[in-house]
Amino acid sequence: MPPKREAQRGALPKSELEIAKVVWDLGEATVRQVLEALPADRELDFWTVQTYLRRLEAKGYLAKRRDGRNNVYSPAVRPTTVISETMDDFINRLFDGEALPLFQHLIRDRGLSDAEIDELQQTLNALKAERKRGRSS
Amino acid sequence: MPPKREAQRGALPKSELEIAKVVWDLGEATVRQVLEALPADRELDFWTVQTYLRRLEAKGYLAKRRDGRNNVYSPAVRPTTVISETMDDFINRLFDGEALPLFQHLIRDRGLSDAEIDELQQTLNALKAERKRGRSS
DNA sequence: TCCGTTTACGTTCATTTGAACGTGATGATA
DNA sequence: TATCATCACGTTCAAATGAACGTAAACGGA
Repeated sequence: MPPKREAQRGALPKSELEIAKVVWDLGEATVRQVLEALPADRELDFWTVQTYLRRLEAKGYLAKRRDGRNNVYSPAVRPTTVISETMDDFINRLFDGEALPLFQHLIRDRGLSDAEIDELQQTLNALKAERKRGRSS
Repeated sequence: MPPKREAQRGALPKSELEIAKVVWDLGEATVRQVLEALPADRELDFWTVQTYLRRLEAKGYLAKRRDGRNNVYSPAVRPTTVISETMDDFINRLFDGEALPLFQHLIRDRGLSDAEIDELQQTLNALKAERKRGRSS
C-alpha cells in the first residue's frame, strides 16, 4: 500500500489561519467573540469573520456547537497539529525541508535578545538531558 | 508624512517563491535552466515557469538581462532579505511576531536529531561570545 | 406581544494565484 | 538561405482566496 500522505489538509490560507488562531486562544468562541478578539487594527466585517469560521468548519478544522441562537466554534484538530503542518509546508518551501537552516537564519538574521538566547539554550539543554535519560533507561 | 510601510513587497505566493529559490541557487538562470533545475517530481510547463519569472520581475524581485534571444534572470533583491520578509510574515501570522515560541515549537514538536541540537548549541554559543566581545570592545 | 437587533446561511464578487496557450520573432542548422 | 526548433510576450482561464451582502429566522427588551 502506498504511504498515503496523511490527509494533507494543505496549509490554511492566511486569513483563515488568522481566525483559527483566535479560536485556539479563546478555546471556543462565537463569531462576535472572534471579531472582538481580533487586533484593533484588523477591521474585518462580522460577515467576513462568519465566512471564515464557516469555511474552517467545512474543512474540518473547527467544530460547531449550537448555543441558543449562536454558533460556538471550537478546535476540531489540535492546534499543535495544524501549526506543525503549516510549518512543515513552510520549511519545505523555503528551506528544502531542513529545520536547521531555518534556525540559523532566525538566529543570525533576526534579532534575538540575550535573554531569548539564554532561554533557548536552556530549552536545548533540557531536551538533551531528557533524551539522554530516555536512552539510558 | 505618514510612515510609509517600506515597499511592503507582501509575501510571495508559493509557486513564485519556489521559482525564485531556484534562481537564487543558480545565481542566474534562463527559463529553461530553471525548468531543468526543478525537482523531477515537479512537472511545470515551460510556459508556466516563464510566467512566474515574468511576474517575479514585474514585482521587482528579479532582474532581467538579455543574452542573445534568451532572458537571463537574476536576483534583484538579496535572497536573505526576501527570506526575512517571508519569515516575518509567517511569524506574525502564526506566533504573534514572537520568534521564541517558534523555536520552542520547532525544538519540541519537530524531531531534531542529536547532531542538530549540538550544532544549534554551538551556533548559540558562538553568537553569545560574539556579542560579549562586541559589547566590551 | 411587538419591534429593533443580532445571527446563520446561502450567495456573490473582485482579486490573486496557479497554470497554460498562440503567435510572431529569433537563431541555429542543414 | 530555407527550415525547424525555441523563445518572449501578451493573453487567457479556472480555482482559490479575501471580503462582504440580503434575507429570513431567532431573541430580548419595551
